[in-house]
Amino acid sequence: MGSRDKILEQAKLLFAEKGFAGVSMRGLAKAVNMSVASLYHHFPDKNTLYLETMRVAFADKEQSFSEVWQTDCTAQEKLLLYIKCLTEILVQDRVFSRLVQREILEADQVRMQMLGENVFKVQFVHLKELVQELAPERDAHLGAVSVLSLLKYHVEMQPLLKFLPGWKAEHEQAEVIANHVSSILLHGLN
Amino acid sequence: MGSRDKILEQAKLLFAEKGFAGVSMRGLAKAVNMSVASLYHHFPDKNTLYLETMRVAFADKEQSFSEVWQTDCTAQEKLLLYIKCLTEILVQDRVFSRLVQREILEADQVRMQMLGENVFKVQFVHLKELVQELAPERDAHLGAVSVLSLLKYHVEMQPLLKFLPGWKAEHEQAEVIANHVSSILLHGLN
DNA sequence: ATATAGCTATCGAACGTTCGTTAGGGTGGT
DNA sequence: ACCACCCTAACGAACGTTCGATAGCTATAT
Repeated sequence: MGSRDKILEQAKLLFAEKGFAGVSMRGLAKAVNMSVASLYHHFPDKNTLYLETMRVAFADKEQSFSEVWQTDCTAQEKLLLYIKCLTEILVQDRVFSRLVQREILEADQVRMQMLGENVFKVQFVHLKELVQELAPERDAHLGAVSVLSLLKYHVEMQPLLKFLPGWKAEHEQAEVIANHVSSILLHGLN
Repeated sequence: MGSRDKILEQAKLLFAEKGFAGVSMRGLAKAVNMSVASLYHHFPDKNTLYLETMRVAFADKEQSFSEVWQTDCTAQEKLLLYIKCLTEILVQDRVFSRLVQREILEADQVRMQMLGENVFKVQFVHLKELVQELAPERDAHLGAVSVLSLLKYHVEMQPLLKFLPGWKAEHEQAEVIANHVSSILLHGLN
């Protein structure tokens, strides 16, 4: 793996952990065993490095879902498949999960638009079509957001949930979460 | 309003917007029209100021929900009431909403424990009892998280949702969100 | 009544450190 | 000879924090 890739890999880790302002070029340099000046050989400045880190991180995931949407099955089966797929990605790759979380919190208008168009748009449109088919009388937009909400939050809240009464280790397993969310979405709480 | 309160008020705004590392004591001093040294007269250091800011911000909200739990009505009515109440708070007070979002992302173990025990615990236990009553066969813990997920995420995702196809202004209204989430939780998508 | 002492709130200036960034010089392969 | 790559050393700016001084406000002593 080339130096550039090594830098991007560590940058992804650090930015996910501490955010843009919390990461210093010196800290990153130490993490990849290079001098600061070498970082600037590969990237013109910190901001560009950050954007490139995000671009690569999101591009990595871009195609994980295409097979889900291409599967030939009923809308309901497809929804359950998507839930399972996204849950697994979020639970397994916590660095990516935190990057998304951070970007939604901190991104400016331009980056948010990039995030929307390049990362979420395709999935979101597919999800809306699914909701439309499953529940024609419902607002598809709100429905699609609800699906994402349930998945993303069950994972993101985990650091906090540990300190709430009744927490069990199984609540962090992808399959448990996926099954629960699927059930809620199909039948509601009752 | 005393200087101390003015500092805490601005600190809340800035920390919500930029996070701990993104806020400088000089920037805060300028925002409250004081010298940096004056900040240090009221708070021993930046970290203490941050913790105190959080403590006050959360204490402000602590009792907004007590009346919901004390209302005398069926479990289902109480759930709908709670959904309406929390949605309104999240939509109306975006600064607070961002503070929670940030804290869940960035807090260390100690702060997370504080957040869990002093802020979420009471609500969470009530919510679990509600789920227990409404859906005895369901895992109450997962059920309670799902309620929080839907509410919090519909609000937090708004900056991103603007850039996704099919967005409408009404999707940001507290009542629309509350009704949608209530419906999903009671009946599922179908 | 007035002088003295102490306390609180504020300030400008400076401390040492870390920040992002750059200049300039050294390698090794082509 | 050139170019991609890496280094040490340094720049000015911004950072968190501290120092010593100055006002204003009691409260007590004379």
